[in-house]
Order: sequence, then C-alpha cells, then structure tokens
Amino acid sequence: MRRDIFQAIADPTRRAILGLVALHAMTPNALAEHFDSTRQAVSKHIKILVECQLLEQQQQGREIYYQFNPQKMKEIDNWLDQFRRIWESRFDKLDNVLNQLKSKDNDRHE
Amino acid sequence: MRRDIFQAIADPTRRAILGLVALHAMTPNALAEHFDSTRQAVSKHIKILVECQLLEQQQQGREIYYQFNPQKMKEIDNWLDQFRRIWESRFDKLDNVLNQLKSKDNDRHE
DNA sequence: AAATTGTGAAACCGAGTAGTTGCACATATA
DNA sequence: TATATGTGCAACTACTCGGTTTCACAATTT
Repeated sequence: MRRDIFQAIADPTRRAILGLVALHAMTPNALAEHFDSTRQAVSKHIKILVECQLLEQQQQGREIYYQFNPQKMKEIDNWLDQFRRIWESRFDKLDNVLNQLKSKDNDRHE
Repeated sequence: MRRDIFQAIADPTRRAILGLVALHAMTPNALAEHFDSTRQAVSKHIKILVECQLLEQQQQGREIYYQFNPQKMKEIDNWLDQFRRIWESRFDKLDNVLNQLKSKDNDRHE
C-alpha cells in the first residue's frame, strides 16, 4: 500500500478536505457535510491523509478534530524547487520580451 | 479517464521522468535506459505526461524529443499558495519561540 | 439503564492503473 | 531494396482505488 503525499493529493476530494481543514480543524461529520459521498468514504480519505501525516488527530470527548499539518505539505513545495528555477527563468525571459515590446511601443508613441 | 497534473505526479516513475527531462529534452529510448521497466511502460508514462501538458513533443527525424513544460508545473505551485501562508506563519511562530529561548539562555549566561 | 451520536473497520464491487508482450509503421542505413 | 532502429498502439493481467453497505464500539444524553 503506497502512502505518500503525492498519491494523497492526487484525489480531488482529498485536496478539498485539505483546503477545508487548513482553514480550521474539523470533525469527520462536519467534513462529510461538504461532500456528496457517504461519511465512510470521507472517513477513508481522512485515514489516508492521517497515514501520510498531512492531517493530525485531536480527540475531544467523543469527537475527533482533524487539523492540517503544513510542514508535511511543504515537502511538495520542496520537490517543486528543482522546477521553480526553470519556470522563473522563463518568466524572466518573457518579462524581457514584454519590456522590449513596451519600450518599442513607447518609442513609437512619444 | 482522469488526467490532471496531480494524478500525473502521483507516480514516482513519472516524477523521475520529469526530473530528467527538466534538465534537457530527451527521447523515449534515452529515458527508458534510466528505469528497470520496459520501454513501452516508460512510453505510457510519457503519454500521460503529454496528455496533461507537462511534457511537449518535438519531432526530429525519426526521433522524438520530449521537453518539460514549466508553466504547467507551476499550477501545482499555485495550488500550494493557499497553504504556503499557513506554514510560513507557523515558521514565524517557531522562530519567535526559538528567539525567546535564545534570549533567556543569553540572560542566564550573561 | 436505554437510546442516541460520533466514529472507525471490514467486506465487497466496479473502474482505473501500471506493467507486460506482441505488433505496426515510418525513418534511417547498408 | 532489404535491414535495422525509434516509436506508438492494442490486448491482456495483477493490483490498486474510491465508493457503498453493514457492523462494532465508545461517549454522551435521556
């Protein structure tokens, strides 16, 4: 059973859960109200998110609040670093092109 | 058939392909040499990456060079924005705690 | 104590996935 | 022209995945 963050965020429902929990900790029932599928289906998604540590449990009486663990999500960000360099340089190139067009445009109109 | 970037990067082989192609454009055969599975398996991964526009084809004689499309990868980065705010603020809090501990430590020793 | 509520776990199912082998076909090379 | 090479596509298979239904169980509420 593969259980890494990349596989975890591959599912749109799980991404939606993360988006909700990131705002404030929530119980499974509260989360399930936001989706069309059953509470059990949502609960299974939560289980997966807990297993890969994107969510953390916090028992409170008989309710369980799940909260978002940003540190784990940052691992995605770290992985993106190797590509960020590339798209930033391309944006720079695009910026240069745009700036050149702009200055030509200015030349023409002034 | 779901074909979005999140599902595309969920597979470790595809992530490895992206890492290689990000360095420079490569042919399927050249890529396949880096993996244990067959060329056809790698080719299927490439197809998926092309379908979700993370890779772009570039025919050259009978060879096909695949190159990385950073713009598409940036969509992951954009999605992360909603969480980035959170982990950055928590890091700030951690920094504050560390700074306080540090100043207490300094107090004790000076 | 009995009923209700919040939750997780197990069993099952249809669809999707990653891999394989085998084939087709176009482009280069002899 | 015959052969080798680079590539994509189709068929098949074992496995995974997301969903449902059903159950178990502990913590509240009546």
